[in-house]
Amino acid sequence: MAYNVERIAKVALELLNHVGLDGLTTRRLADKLGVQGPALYHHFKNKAELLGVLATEILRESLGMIVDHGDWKRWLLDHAVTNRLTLLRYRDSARIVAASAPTYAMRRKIMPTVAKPLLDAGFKRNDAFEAISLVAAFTLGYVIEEQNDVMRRYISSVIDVDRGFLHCIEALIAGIEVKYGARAKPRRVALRVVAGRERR
Amino acid sequence: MAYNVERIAKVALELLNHVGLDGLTTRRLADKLGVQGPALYHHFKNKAELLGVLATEILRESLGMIVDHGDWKRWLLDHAVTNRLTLLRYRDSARIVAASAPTYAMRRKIMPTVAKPLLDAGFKRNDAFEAISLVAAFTLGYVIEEQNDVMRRYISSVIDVDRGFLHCIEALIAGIEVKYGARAKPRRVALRVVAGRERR
DNA sequence: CGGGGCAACTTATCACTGCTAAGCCCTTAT
DNA sequence: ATAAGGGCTTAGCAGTGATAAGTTGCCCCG
Repeated sequence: MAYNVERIAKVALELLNHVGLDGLTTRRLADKLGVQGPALYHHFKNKAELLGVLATEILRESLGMIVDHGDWKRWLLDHAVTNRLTLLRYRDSARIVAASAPTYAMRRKIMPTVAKPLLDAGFKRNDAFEAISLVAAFTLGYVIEEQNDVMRRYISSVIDVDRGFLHCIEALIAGIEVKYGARAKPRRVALRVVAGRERR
Repeated sequence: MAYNVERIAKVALELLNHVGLDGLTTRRLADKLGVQGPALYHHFKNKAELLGVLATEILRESLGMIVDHGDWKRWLLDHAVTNRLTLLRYRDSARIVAASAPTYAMRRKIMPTVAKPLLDAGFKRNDAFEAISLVAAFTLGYVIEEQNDVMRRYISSVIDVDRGFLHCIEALIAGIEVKYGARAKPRRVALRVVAGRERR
């Protein structure tokens, strides 16, 4: 019944939202798949590998959703916001992503694709890499704390949290502009002036 | 033999560095304390509480180490760097801190003390809070990835990782200056000029 | 057409985990 | 002297991830 890895991952993510990471046991997942526990081990080497798949699945979701409008600041903002919202869709997702070892390796791999808007804006390879890592690390850390204490959801309104996140990201992007943006020389430029004006 | 919570936490942290978070079982810890497993439950309600104590213990270590020279940028930098270094002293520390629920509550509690340098520099309460959260969340996220894939330690040299972190923090602080620093009006000022010049 | 082979699954079982229940011992206070 | 209680022990449970060995059903190839 558990046709393939994709389907298993999908069901696992559903289950995750019901029972949380600590409740996500192999047996329960097998149950929901209409299958006996050990059957899962024909698809995954161990549970860590399963969680790894969940992590990449979660991250993948947010990847295709961001459009490049030619404005790297806007793009970076969208990137962070989308990332956070996707993470928030799944319970304990940040902890899962955090515990999945290949995160860094994967990120390095897909970096050329994901960093394109920054490279197009004239960022040097390494600067673009650092900038994206910066945003990613912050988002992960932020969402981890956000998902951790459930209290927070009841204490302060959601909007406040959202605004707090936005403020931070804005500060972060401003910093990136100051630190790296100065060195950036736009490639396909019709208006080199704009870049100059933006630097203030 | 397990005199008090403090001592237990200390031994637990030692053990942690030997066996990692996944290897840190109650029995192994009891063993190292010269005690039978269930004895621990006279000191802790459950394992989560134990890990919570470890988390605050780790964080506490880095708290007293930063000196306020009257320069909020320097202070914020030190804060981040020290935080990271302390975390790196213990295996899987970031994951432990990440999983310890009361992080946010605690942080809110000690905020007035910890944010003093920023407040003295003229930051508004909420801005200071956001700025520190920003730095903290980023540091946590960064160290999590750093501690995760062990590969990284062998692939790239430590110095590169250190530099990467520094770059990010610098960008971050620059962003904070642009976004919040402008609104900051130093209290005990001998040289309002400096603040003005720095804003450029 | 028939049988090898393989993938997907089952059953049985393992070592180990966090944790509880009940009882023992030694120190201290009354 | 005795009651009380903190700190521990022994015994044991339910649940976990994981392995080994066997069963089933399907497809491919002779």
